[in-house]
Amino acid sequence: MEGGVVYAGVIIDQAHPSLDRVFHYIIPPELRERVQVGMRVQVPFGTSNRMVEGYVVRLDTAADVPDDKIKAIDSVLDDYPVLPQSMIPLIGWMKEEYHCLSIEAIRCMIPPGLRANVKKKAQKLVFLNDYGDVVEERIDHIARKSKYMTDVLRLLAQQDGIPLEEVRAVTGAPLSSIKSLEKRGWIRIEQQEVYRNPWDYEPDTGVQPKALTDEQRSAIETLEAALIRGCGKFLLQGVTGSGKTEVYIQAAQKALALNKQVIVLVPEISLTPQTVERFKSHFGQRVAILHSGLSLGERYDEWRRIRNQQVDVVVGARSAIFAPFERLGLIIVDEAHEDSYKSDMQPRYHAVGVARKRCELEGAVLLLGSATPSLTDYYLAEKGMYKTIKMKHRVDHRPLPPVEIVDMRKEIELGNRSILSGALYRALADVLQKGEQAILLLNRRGYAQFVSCRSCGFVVKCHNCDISLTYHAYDKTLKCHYCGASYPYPNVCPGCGSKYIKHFGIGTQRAEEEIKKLFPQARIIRMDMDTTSTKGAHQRILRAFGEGKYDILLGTQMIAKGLDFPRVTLVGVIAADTSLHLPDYRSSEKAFQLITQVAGRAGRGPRGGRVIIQTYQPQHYAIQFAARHDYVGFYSREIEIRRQFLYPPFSHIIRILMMDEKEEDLIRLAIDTRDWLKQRIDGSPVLKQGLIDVGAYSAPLERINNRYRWQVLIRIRPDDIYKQAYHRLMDECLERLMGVKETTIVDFYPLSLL
DNA sequence: AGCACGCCGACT
DNA sequence: GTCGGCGTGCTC
Repeated sequence: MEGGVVYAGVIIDQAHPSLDRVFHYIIPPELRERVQVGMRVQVPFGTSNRMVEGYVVRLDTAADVPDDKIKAIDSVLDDYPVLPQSMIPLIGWMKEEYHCLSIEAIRCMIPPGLRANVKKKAQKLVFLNDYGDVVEERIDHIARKSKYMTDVLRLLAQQDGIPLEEVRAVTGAPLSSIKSLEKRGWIRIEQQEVYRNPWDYEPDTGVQPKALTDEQRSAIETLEAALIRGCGKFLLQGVTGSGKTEVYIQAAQKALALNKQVIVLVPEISLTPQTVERFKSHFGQRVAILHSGLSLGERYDEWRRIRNQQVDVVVGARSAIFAPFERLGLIIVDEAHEDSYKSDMQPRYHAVGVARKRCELEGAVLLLGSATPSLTDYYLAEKGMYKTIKMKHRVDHRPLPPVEIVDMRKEIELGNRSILSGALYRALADVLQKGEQAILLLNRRGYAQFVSCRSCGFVVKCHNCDISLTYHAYDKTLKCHYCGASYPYPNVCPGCGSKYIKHFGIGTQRAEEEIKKLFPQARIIRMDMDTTSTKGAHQRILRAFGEGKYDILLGTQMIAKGLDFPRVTLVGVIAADTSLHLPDYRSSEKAFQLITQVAGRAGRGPRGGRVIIQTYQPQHYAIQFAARHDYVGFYSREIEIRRQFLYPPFSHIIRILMMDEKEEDLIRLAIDTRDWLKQRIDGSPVLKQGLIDVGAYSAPLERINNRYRWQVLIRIRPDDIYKQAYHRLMDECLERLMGVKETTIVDFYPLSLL
């Protein structure tokens, strides 16, 4: 530590707006050598000097408050900084960008296990000190006196070196018995740092380097040059099947060769097992996998391996962006357009935004990969914020599959009331006959089965949420999609008493039944919320399908992502337009992405493939461009619409979502807030200049879990000056709303306005 | 978020 | 005259 530095600036580990600032503490002389920025400390806080945890974010030679107010750090909690130096500036940036508290940003960066006192899984292992007959003698010696001690010895005689907790759990022995054995010198309890290994690393199988396409080679060269320079932001737009994963892996290898570290973000580990698998087999022990299935302890172990710089590659979902690397060289975001990179909890950060900032701060290269980049990212690339790398061809020169659009209105005219059009039926029959495989996508969103009365048109809705209930065939119940409530199937219409009440629409279950009826010989596996609720179900289903145990994979959007099954020659989209109707400015973009992505699952093997899209709006541009695999065409059309109606990226939306059980109160509050905002905006030239419009509306999903939902939407011009000004306004606005019973969520980058 | 201080009602 | 309600305000 520098001479003269005696003050530490500390962020207190208590999430409250009024504590969201740096508190200065004196570093007592005996700690001067130890305290470093990024460390966790224990400090006295408040009038009663109760001990709280805090994080040292700066070291100073002077403090901004009089010395007599300043207390001393009590103790240092770790022997190394839990936050790398390089990530300290990220705290302030997140606070500003996502309007969160500093401590909330810090909590993103450390594993929950650290705070929750899931102390270092410095596991306590119990060992025998002597073996063989001696143990038997001792057991005999105490057998009559102490049942517990005998049991413990017997257990250890069978297997030595068992975790203390396990010994206690198995034998039921109290700690005192075990301690007593230790006192007698018969056993010993050792602290051992055990890394639980959540992924049992298979040895590096030495995957033979594949022959690269010209496009891949040139992409890797570009990236390598950037890695050497230590900066650069790239948008890798590669059609489905162009071999983006290979580029990721090779680029990562280049980074490693430069002694730099790599973060790889994937949308959802369980949905992209194949990508993860490839990283694992390439980087073996040097890779850490972070996924939601890890226990608190396992997560902590992996974090510690990373923090100790024992790994060089981290593959994980959103939160892996905070991996505590010190030599970060490259961040890869796979399927960068996915919404799952946006956190739905406080702080509502976007992992791609954080990635961009980390790269700037730490001299790393950013690589966003997607076949269908988000409109905003592509727009930024056009403006020069990203360098675009295009990969237009599939590996092995396989063509993109031809896409056929089927007009379902005509099918109905022809008297076909089945969920399969004639074309899709014939194609499926063909696939089955040839022994190939098919993927069928049923976009369930907004299309789940609802129950309605044929006499009066009454639709059965959830009592809590005002949302149509979904029929579940397997237990004959009605369930609410949003709050999970379950209702019995009504025999008569609650509205008019008629018994002509029935479920309509198609869920995956009904679709499965119907297809089974049409193709009794087909082996169908379903993948949706119901069949993937258990742990590891995703992988089981995908592996079984990949091994050819099934002919047809039928599922919801979760099957659209990076799957690579060479034997799939047919992809069918049963209802392409269901998401087009959602009252959201991004519904076209989402529909285009979904169709393009799922279409890309076809024809990845030598047998080629085809895609059939069923729709009620065959003329819709999102569907038309998706059918032609024409991203740029779609982009040009959609970006003009955004420009015309001033939607992002031509505006910045701030969403204030309010929820309350009492509707009148809520409406009053929303309108009151809007009026207050209007008044404040009128009084300030900057705010006024930046404003596009502000309004209070009932949210499209009007009620969830018995709480009504209203939102105040502010649209402003997308310049930083205005953004900053409006952030300050939101500070005030939130302060004003404090203490009001209603729940309010402020989102500065809402991806959806539902 | 906690915790103390502080100023009003029903109890020993 | 004291115990205790939770409103207000501060925390290096």
